[in-house]
Amino acid sequence: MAIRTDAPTRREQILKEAARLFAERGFHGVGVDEIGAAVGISGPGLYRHFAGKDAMLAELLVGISGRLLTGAKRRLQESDGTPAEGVLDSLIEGHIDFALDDRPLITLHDRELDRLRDSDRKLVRQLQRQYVELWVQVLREVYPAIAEPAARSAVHSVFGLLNSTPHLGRPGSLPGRGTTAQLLHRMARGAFAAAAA
Amino acid sequence: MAIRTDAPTRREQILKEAARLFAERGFHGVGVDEIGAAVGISGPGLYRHFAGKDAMLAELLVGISGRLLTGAKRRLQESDGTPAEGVLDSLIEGHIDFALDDRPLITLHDRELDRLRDSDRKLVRQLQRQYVELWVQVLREVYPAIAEPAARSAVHSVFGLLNSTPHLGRPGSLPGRGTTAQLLHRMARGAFAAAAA
DNA sequence: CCCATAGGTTAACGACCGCTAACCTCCCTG
DNA sequence: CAGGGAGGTTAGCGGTCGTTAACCTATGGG
Repeated sequence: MAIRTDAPTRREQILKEAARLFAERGFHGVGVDEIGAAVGISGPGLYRHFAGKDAMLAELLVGISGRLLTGAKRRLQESDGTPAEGVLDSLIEGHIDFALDDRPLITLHDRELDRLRDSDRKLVRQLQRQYVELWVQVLREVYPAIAEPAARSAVHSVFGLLNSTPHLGRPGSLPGRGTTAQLLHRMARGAFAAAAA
Repeated sequence: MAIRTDAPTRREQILKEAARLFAERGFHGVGVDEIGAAVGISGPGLYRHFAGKDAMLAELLVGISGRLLTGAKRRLQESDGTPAEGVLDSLIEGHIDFALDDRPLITLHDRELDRLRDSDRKLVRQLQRQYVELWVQVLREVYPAIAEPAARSAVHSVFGLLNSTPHLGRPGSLPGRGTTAQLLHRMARGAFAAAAA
């Protein structure tokens, strides 16, 4: 995994602050002036970098869905041939990393989807659906007994479990990132096992 | 449990429609005219029943938190003396009923809290905290091995799991309410058991 | 029978918000 | 060294939104 070391571009700064503000107060609850102020420029200056407020949200949501999906696909390829249990663990691990490191994006991901233009919303939904189906496939390899509708429901529910990170108190009050990650991982596996019983 | 048979008051109609609209498009994304139209009157007519748009949201959120808490307290009393496992099952059952029957409220519950006046927000947060602590207490009776911070995290995560109902497809496409409820129940128990391991 | 009250209506005000226009200032390049 | 693009600025327009004001109508009790 290639780690970025160069400074973030202004565009990236804006996206990061916009994500935080949207998550905190909702898309309609944040004005462009506030987003600008968060990166040290004033409202209309944003339009040198984005076509509009909608475009920021669209880029955020498409970016999240895309990164989740490509990350999962990569994990699936890398663990080709290994037992399905390990693949499922890898998927869970990837999702937890994301949920712990990009909480604002996780929040936006299932909250502001309906604020998108039709075409963008369709794209995001398609990426999300592919991501879910990929999990469903792996889950049914580990637990062949579980029917497909139940598997899909179980996957959505486990996403709800893993995406609960924003409710687990501020990043400082947690018992430590590693401990929390392990707890979430165990719970996800336990929930899946129980779903198959 | 006393079942209402009389017709809903206009006030209740308004609250129900407002909840649905707020859940669909966000608090700031819905205008008072739309809420009025949803109950057959026009925008400003709402002010005969509520002090303002904020007051509707406040009543919704305080109502949800309060009903969840009192319901849990009642279940705790009714099952006094019975084994802790049964109490936990009863709590889970109550929360699932709520998540399946009042999806818009579940959505609002963790999404629009920050749009409240300070005093209302404090009240809601206090009710929520009591509800969580009640679960933590019961959970630690069932699994004495689990430490308190981990128990609290586990409870929040299971709420995330149970509150995933809005993502499980429209009420028609589900395999049936009872089946879904049982699946969620099993998964919650499985997640808790794994958290304690 | 009268009239107060509950529950509506439309018009309009003031604030805010997304966005554009017009302009300015570096800095890099031919 | 000219000049042009990149990236800012402020002013302001047009639309929307929450709320209030003023007015209307039915209805039920003294």
